[in-house]
Amino acid sequence: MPSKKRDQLIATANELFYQNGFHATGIDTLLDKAGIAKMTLYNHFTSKEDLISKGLAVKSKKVLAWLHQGLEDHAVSERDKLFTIFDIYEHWFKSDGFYGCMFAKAAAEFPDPNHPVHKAASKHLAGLFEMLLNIATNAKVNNPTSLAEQMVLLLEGASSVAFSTGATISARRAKRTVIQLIR
Amino acid sequence: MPSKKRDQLIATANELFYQNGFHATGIDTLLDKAGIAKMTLYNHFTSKEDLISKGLAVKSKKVLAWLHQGLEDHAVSERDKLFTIFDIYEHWFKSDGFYGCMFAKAAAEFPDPNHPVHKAASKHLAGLFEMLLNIATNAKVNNPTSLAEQMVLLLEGASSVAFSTGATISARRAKRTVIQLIR
DNA sequence: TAAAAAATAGACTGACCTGTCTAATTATAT
DNA sequence: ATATAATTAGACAGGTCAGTCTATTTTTTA
Repeated sequence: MPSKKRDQLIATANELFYQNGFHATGIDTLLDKAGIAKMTLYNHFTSKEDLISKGLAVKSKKVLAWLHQGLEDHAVSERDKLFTIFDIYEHWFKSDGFYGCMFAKAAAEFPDPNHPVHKAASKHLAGLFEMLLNIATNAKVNNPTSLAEQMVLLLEGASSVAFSTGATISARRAKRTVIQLIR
Repeated sequence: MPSKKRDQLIATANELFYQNGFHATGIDTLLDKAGIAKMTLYNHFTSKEDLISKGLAVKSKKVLAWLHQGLEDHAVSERDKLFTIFDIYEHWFKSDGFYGCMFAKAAAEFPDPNHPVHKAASKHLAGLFEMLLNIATNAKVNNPTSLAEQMVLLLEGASSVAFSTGATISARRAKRTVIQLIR
């Protein structure tokens, strides 16, 4: 069921959960910010965790689309996309809205691998890998699968380190790594 | 003030916070498991967050010492330490007690960079980098600083991906990356 | 053995949590 | 305009949260 209120709830939820954490953010805080009644939430979602799961699915699509568009806009070739993605990350790291990788945080707060939230987080990484594999294949590098796997590690590592330490330069270090790998 | 009860509290706290999360783990649960009275906790620590901070400092020392010992035991040369550390990580990933990097999780749940818990997490990454820089320097690689930086990204990335997706093979992918970098 | 320190159980506070219920109101259809 | 659906405010329940207080008991020290 598509719905305007539903979309607003997911948008506000994603924002607050991302910035302040899932357990640390209460339903009432979220509803206040969204200006929506509690029963409306429970008419659209079965529980807080349901809202989180559905929100992560939406966020994953948005993130991958945002990356795809950024690469289309700024990379000068298929091969250049392999490097440009780290520039996009660096720009993200330096922005106000950067609070690390939301999916890594979700998996951390819901450690049970069978939990829907944990699964949603895991699914995003699979989507990210797919995207990178596509790019690496089109770029005709030696071993596209291997490079895509390595880039997932570097992107996630850079996000984690940048958020924990504030070292936004992590993105450039990751980029340099990929350059060395391809050379 | 060193104290047996204090050590037990930190040990139990680290275990539960690591496995189940910081906000998700209540003080009472922790005290039940440790078999220690609540007032004893508040005689040794000013608050739950204080317990978390002090616990992370202890954990950081333990982790770095554990890595150091593992490398002494299994690496055949200084240079081999650069690879063996990923074998240690892989073994860790496959163990029952693996729930990702505790420090990344702490930074995630306490996003304010000025919060003592976030700082404690950040400090650990600095310690990890120091250790890697030392090894890279002794191994006489081309650019020790650069390699140590890259290894931090790879180790954190591998931890995050392994925990989120269950792909313990991430450790080997990270190892392969370092091999390619040094070659 | 006596004095001092540490740890105990457990009640208690006030706040916050998720989720439910009701009854009135608003918006959307036909 | 009328019927249907969606949304609303707000009270409410039952639980959990971190942290405090007291009075008692245990442990350590001298």
